[in-house]
Amino acid sequence: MNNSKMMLRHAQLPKLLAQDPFLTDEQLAKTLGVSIQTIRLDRTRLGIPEVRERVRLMAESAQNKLKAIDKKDIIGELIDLELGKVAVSTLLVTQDMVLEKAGVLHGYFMYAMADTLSLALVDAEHALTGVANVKYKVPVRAGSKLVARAEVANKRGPRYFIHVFIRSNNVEVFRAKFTIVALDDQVKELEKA
Amino acid sequence: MNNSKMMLRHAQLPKLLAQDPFLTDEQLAKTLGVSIQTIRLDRTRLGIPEVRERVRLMAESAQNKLKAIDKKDIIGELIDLELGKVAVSTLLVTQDMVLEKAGVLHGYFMYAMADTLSLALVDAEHALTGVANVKYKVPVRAGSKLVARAEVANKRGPRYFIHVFIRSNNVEVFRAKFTIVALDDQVKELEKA
DNA sequence: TCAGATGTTAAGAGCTGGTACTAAAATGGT
DNA sequence: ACCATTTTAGTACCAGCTCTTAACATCTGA
Repeated sequence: MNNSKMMLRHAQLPKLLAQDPFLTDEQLAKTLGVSIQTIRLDRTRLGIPEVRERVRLMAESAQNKLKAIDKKDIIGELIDLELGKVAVSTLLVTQDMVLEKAGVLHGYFMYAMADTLSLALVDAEHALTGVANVKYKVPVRAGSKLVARAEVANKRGPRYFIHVFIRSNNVEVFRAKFTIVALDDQVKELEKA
Repeated sequence: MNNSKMMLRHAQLPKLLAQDPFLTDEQLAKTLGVSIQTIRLDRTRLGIPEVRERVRLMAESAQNKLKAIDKKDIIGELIDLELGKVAVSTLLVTQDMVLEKAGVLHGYFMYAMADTLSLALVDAEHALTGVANVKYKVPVRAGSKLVARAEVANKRGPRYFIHVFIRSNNVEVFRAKFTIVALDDQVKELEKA
């Protein structure tokens, strides 16, 4: 018995928990047809934490992830920034960013990466995206490491014209032009307009 | 004592938990200088669930949120869809979608709404965004209800030219043109290209 | 001023979902 | 047939609760 049954369980357990991380040892024991103690042994052998720990970790990471996506900053990691001139960020494409059907990175992640990088580039308290021109050149798959480079091409008054290029393995996969409007103290005017 | 102290606590408790939802009754009791029992009473009075429940809810909603953002579907709610012709979706702008500084909806939410709606519109197994032209017309604040309408303007071979308009209170706040490429069975060809 | 309402704290039993440990059975390979 | 591994059972213990009962403390209105 040592091999087949146990190895099967050790393959199934992670799958079950991937489907539903909220399963208790008791529920797992029932569905796998073994005792609770066996499940506990399996968990320690596989380094899988208890339910409450799993849920806590999900809640924590989710909190961070959502913050990263929603709230303020850069999608990706800001590597270099010269305000008003050039900015560089990177992003590792994970499984949960790709379209289920095609296995290809969802376009708006690249858009968001480029958009937030452009906003970071603008040397102003507040800034908003005005216009964007986007071209997707090559589909990107999970595991790719993207490098985005944004440059201020021109500036007229509060308007910044920014070019962004995203590369994967030195191949250009995306390019965009943004017009970003800086709102220093004229915030209210422009927002009303 | 019934008013001032209790009301103060009842104001502070939710704030503390908003800052850190992982606090136990014991920790709350210490920081508020009352007994654990008082905290428990306060929680029931305010309808606040216990730590483990709070964490579980966070983990669940986060799972859903991330699914909604990451995975497949529409950003917003799909209201109407005539494949290859026209599609309509709505999105309620919540606090956690706005830029912290300006209180204005982050541009890429509208982009993502428009992009995913366009993809839904295309009558094909697989589809990818090729080109996008985007214009942000009016800043949007939390609480607004957005309505996006996407129309196929033209179609040449596998290429769909789609116009998207987003309105808030019947005011156009965003417009975009997308070129979506449908990948029926030529998926591999195009991805290699 | 004092009875009754409201708020606070304490104590005890019970629950869930575990950990950690020990020891007895079941099973498998050789 | 034997021995190592695996499985199961049982016990003691823990955190972080719920629910109930009860003793006080404090405030408020008549």
